[in-house]
Amino acid sequence: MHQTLLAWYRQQGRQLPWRETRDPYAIWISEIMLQQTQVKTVLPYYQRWLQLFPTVYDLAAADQQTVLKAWEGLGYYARARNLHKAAQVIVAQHQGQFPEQFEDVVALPGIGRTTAGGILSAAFNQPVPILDGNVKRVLARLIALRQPPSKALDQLWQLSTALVPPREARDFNQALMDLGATVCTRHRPACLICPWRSPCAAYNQNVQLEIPMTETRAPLPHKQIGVAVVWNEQRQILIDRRPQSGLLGGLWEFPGGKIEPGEAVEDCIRRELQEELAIDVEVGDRLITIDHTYTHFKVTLNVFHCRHIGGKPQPIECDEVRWVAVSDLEQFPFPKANGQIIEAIKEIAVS
DNA sequence: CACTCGTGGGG
DNA sequence: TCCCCAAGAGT
Repeated sequence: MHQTLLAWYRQQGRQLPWRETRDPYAIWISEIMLQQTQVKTVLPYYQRWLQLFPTVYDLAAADQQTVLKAWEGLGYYARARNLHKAAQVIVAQHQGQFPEQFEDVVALPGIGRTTAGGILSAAFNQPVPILDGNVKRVLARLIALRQPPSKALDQLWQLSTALVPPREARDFNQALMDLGATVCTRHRPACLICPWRSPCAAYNQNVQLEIPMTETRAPLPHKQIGVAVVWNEQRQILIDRRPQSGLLGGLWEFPGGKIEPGEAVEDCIRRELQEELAIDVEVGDRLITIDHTYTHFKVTLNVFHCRHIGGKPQPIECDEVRWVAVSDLEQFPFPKANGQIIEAIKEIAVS
């Protein structure tokens, strides 16, 4: 089993920048970026990150806003916050050396069982198993698993553990992920060129398209949001920094909130800015309307120009509030949906 | 342990 | 247009 896969990997495996190094720091960064994120998306972020933060010391010493700015657009921002925290732990508790004991690695924020296995096998060739989305699919098909992988995690972990070869774990784990990413794909798996076609139970029973089984999810709720681009007399705009925990934690945004049933957008904006920032505004023209989908809900951002009438902005439901010039907006990390607002503001500003 | 947490791409 | 999914972890 191993040798078949390893032989395939040596010929067909992907060449990826984090496979050119054995620096556990660089491999760690790649593993975190690759959580729930495709290789193509990660590549430019990975290169820029290592330019900005070449070592764990650079990362530990950076301020969080710089870290979040480097992560801007990648999503799941807790990954960046945890990466930053973990770097500080490695400097303070491990003398700047990435730990090599599994228990020490999984103890770092943002690193679970799969990521720990990925790092330790890739960086140190330790025979530890992994179980990411690719491996779940490959192994589920290998044994023709008749239930969703989430219901059989123990069994899949045992199988992954049993398969890792003692002396070639690095290549084997990478090969397993490549197989899932390029051959044993969700749609149109290329079974005819698969090195594991012969032992694959799903292929032999011709059920590879039905495995892994998926559980259905409820339809996403849709929220209407009122958003304010508040201008003051100096042609500055008001932005606020979201709390550390929760959605988009630590990122900046344009203030606003959920429109209550039957409420007009203008009323929502005036109410939210009073509740969250204790300021009075006059709501003007609509700037832009943005539809955006998050993992668990959809939003429509109804963005309106506003004029600041009175009250010094207070950080009541956020961590910080600032007035900033249009030209300075790009220095702050914003969520993707807010990026469209910034573009719209710039178009107004030049005209 | 079910839920939360982004974004881009494919069918 | 809409659903599903992609190198998961934290709570």
